[in-house]
Amino acid sequence: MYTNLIAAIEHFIRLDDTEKDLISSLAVSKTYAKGDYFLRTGQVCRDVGFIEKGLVRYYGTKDNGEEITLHFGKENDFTSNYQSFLDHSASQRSIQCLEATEILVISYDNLQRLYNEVKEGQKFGRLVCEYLYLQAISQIASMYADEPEQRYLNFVNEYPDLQQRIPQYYISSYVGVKPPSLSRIRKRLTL
Amino acid sequence: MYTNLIAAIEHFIRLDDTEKDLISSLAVSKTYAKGDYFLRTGQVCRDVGFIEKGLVRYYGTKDNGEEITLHFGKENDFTSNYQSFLDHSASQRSIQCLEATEILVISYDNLQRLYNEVKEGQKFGRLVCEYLYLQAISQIASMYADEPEQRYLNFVNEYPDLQQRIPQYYISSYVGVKPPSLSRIRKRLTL
DNA sequence: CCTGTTCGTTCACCCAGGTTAATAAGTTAA
DNA sequence: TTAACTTATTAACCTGGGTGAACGAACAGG
Repeated sequence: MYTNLIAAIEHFIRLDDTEKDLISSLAVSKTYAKGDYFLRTGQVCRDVGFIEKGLVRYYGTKDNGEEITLHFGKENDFTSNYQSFLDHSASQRSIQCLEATEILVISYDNLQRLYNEVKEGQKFGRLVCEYLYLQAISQIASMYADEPEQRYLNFVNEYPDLQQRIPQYYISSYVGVKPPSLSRIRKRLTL
Repeated sequence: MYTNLIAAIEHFIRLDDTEKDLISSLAVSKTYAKGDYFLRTGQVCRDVGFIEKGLVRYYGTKDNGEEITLHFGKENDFTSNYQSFLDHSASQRSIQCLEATEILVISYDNLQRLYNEVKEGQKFGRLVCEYLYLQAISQIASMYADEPEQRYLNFVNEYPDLQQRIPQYYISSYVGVKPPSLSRIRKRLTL
């Protein structure tokens, strides 16, 4: 029984015991080493992952080869490329493990079973989408309104422990600046 | 019969004639003068609008009073503050008409009727949310990856006619720069 | 213990956008 | 027509991030 996964879903909808058993049967636990990929650019994203332990980064690559970290996923987060997952298109994003990571993998077909066989399954799908959308909207507002310094503070606030766990240049990419600039920002903040 | 609205919904789901009649009965046409507000900061967004004619801008206001245009809505676009609409929270965004505008207004309760009384109504709700989400994701990627110059070109490409219809400073705000900077960008591009 | 690698910081220089203000063109109102 | 207002452009100066390179600390492997 994957209790953390169940709890995460119950954050959106109610589940009875039968449904909890069903959901546990739909997920498969997989282990990834540091540096392994949950999803690579060009692949079709055929699963949604629930991170039991560890850390991933979700990133895209610019034409010039520069990698842009758009998101981090940590314990009890879901991770996937929703676009590729929905329409079976080739993913333009990669999801890489930054630590030894354990992920509960739910295939597209099994997620459809969850949607259809759990009473509030369809509602779960809608609520997750709404949640992702509102999160995206908030990220857009931050890109428009916040200076890099504020965006760094937002990051520290949103991911308090990640600062210790990942290289600085992933943070600078997420904040939207280059490493030397993040250094300057951090220096300004400590003075 | 609001045929443009029907056509827009049929972009997502199939409708039979009874459902088309129902939907037309759920919408109310309202007329707005240039400068009028469809939604003001602080209000709860209780409607979703379908723009039959005219143009709106969707914007937020920074702490320092600066307005940031996050989106434009034109003919055959839906407009709303989804967050405020969903959870009945006070809107942090405003939606203002930039021209004389006709909007088909659908109330929250009537949208629930559409969801529940149209066969694929729930699916429509989910598909619209997915559409909005993917659109938001693409805007985020552009903020990270594109220089202002490219973002201006994206704007021109996305809204070919709007350049003539709205003041430059709304465009510069949408692009994420100040008016003098957009002037410089435009000058660079014509040379 | 040494060596190579990785990673964060720092320096010097450059450049694009911000800021402020002046100007000019276009628009509206009287 | 004139006056007042709005809007886009331009200029001068400032600032913060980008770039390329050097340095040093931490760490891993031999």
